Amino acid sequence: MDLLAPMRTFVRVVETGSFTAVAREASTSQPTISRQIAALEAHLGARLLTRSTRALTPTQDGRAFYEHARRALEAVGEAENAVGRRRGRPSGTLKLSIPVVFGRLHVVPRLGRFLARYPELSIELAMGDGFADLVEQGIDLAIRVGVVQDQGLVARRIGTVRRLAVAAPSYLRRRGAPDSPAALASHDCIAYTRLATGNRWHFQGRDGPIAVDITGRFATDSSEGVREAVRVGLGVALIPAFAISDEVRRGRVRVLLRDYEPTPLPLSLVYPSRRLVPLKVRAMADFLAREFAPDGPGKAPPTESGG
Amino acid sequence: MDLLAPMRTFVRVVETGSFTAVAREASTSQPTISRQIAALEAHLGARLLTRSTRALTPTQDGRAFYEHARRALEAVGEAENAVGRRRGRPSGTLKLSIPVVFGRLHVVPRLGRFLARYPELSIELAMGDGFADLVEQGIDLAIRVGVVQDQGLVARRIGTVRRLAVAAPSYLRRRGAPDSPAALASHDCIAYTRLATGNRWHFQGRDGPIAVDITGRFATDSSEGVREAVRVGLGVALIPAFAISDEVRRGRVRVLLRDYEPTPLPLSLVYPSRRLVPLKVRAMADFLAREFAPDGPGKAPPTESGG
DNA sequence: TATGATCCATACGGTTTTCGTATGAATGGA
DNA sequence: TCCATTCATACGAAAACCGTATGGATCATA
Repeated sequence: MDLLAPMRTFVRVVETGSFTAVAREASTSQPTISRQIAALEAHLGARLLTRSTRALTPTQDGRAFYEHARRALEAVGEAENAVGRRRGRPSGTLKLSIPVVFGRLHVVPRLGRFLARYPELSIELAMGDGFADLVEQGIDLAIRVGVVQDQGLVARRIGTVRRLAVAAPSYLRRRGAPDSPAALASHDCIAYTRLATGNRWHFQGRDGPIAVDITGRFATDSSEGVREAVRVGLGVALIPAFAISDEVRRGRVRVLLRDYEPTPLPLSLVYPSRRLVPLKVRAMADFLAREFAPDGPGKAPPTESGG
Repeated sequence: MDLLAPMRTFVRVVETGSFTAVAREASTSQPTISRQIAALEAHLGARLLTRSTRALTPTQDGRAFYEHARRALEAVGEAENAVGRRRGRPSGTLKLSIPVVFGRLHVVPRLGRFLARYPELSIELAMGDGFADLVEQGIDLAIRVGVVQDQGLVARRIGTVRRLAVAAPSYLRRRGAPDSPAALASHDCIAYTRLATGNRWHFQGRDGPIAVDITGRFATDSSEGVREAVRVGLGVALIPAFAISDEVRRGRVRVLLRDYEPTPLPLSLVYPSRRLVPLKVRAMADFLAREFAPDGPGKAPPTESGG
């Protein structure tokens, strides 16, 4: 029997919660949907949906099958897109995860162009800075700032993020400004806990690299949290230039240690490793790599060529 | 239209090179096969096969589609196996990669039991010691000795491999036996180039770990090569106990430095990371983990619990 | 509580599709 | 040169499919 049509139908039924709605969507009759689901259940030997007239709920089997079916349908779509008249025309839904601040400032504004170029592709956007659970959440592609250490993921470096050591005027009035990285040891430093480097800050001085073990009484796993903490004068922090330059321009925070450049962070594309990378992932990865290339199409590229 | 049947048919056609053969195999008529392929080509808008009456050759598109189709069919199969009457019954073909020596001695003898337990599953066995290209080769699951460092792969430790420092009597007559790891520096040491540790050998002595930088004039990426080199007296080597104990028992090689245990190597299962690990991979992984567990069903487990 | 609306399952008849047999064209080997 | 084999196509029968109509059940609302 044909499995694809019932599988497609089932996926939509789970997502809409209604046979009738799916029938309308597919320009067919409700009994057709009903029959497809029934045939699917008979074929699998399992009840997939709990019918209660007013509400359709997937059973435990139904939820499991839904996940597998989505995956299988995507694989079939990839096969169709691999050759012939649909070659190179990515379709389906791309689940993209981007850092909160960087994403808002630099990625989201560019997505319109991407969507226009690939009309058969949709984007489901997840914003977050964490490395964990990309696979678990079914993320197809992620942008991450910092060293990628996850096993099971492939990283492709697309640029470098400059950082600045910054503090608010109120903090500097109270505690003075450090005149060297070493002086940070006696300052309140705000740690961003997502970076592997943790409580050690690295700088490039004129005479080579400098590492400082910092201390402080405030740490957070949110990049926006770091910025807010700096703004209200909680301490000194290293913040990507793109995320803080506005505040600097307005005089709300000051740049410190101008002779010492904090070690730049890599900007990477991260995706689950597969033998056949889905077309849609490749399309988005290439798009982003080109957008953020040093001489790419972006007017004000936030990154600099890798170093 | 139904795509699955044509895709299945196409895969078999590529593999057998004949419409007629596939028709017999599927208990149907040759025109049915012919029509399915034609419909598939029409749907994709690409010619998949070059027909020359006596020989069917996949076109470039055909080869590409074949790869994608196999993947998609496997995903569909996984969906079917996830629920209902076929739940937990892995099917299809599992591509397994195992180390040459370890595999021959300890894995292959156990596969019969595995195949008996899962009658709908076939195994395609690749023997090799390298970490590279597991994804490229389409390996579903690999056993590896040593530290797994590949990005894009998930490693699951299932045991530990003891090693012995060994040399042939002929070599020992010529060069004497080292009385401590440090003495190895002035011996001909045979390096196994696949280990990340390279030219540094690690031992556990009574007073803690010892590391020795070794030198030598023979290195190889083949574990059998190391063993042969030892046998013919080329030098001293660290060899897994399971691979050399026979030779030791027959007196063909001698164990050195009995007071210093070479640091054991991890024995790991390695597979590409995915959200939904295929049932067949899970089945094999669990089987192997149980077989090689310290108190597992194997009569003479070659491994010891992790340390 | 009663009524109406909505939703899913099932029966039925007509249409479409599918499939196997028979046949033709082409190629490679004897 | 002839024969055997292979894939493509035509045709008629059989099967599958689909939409309409209908029934049973539940929830919202009066």
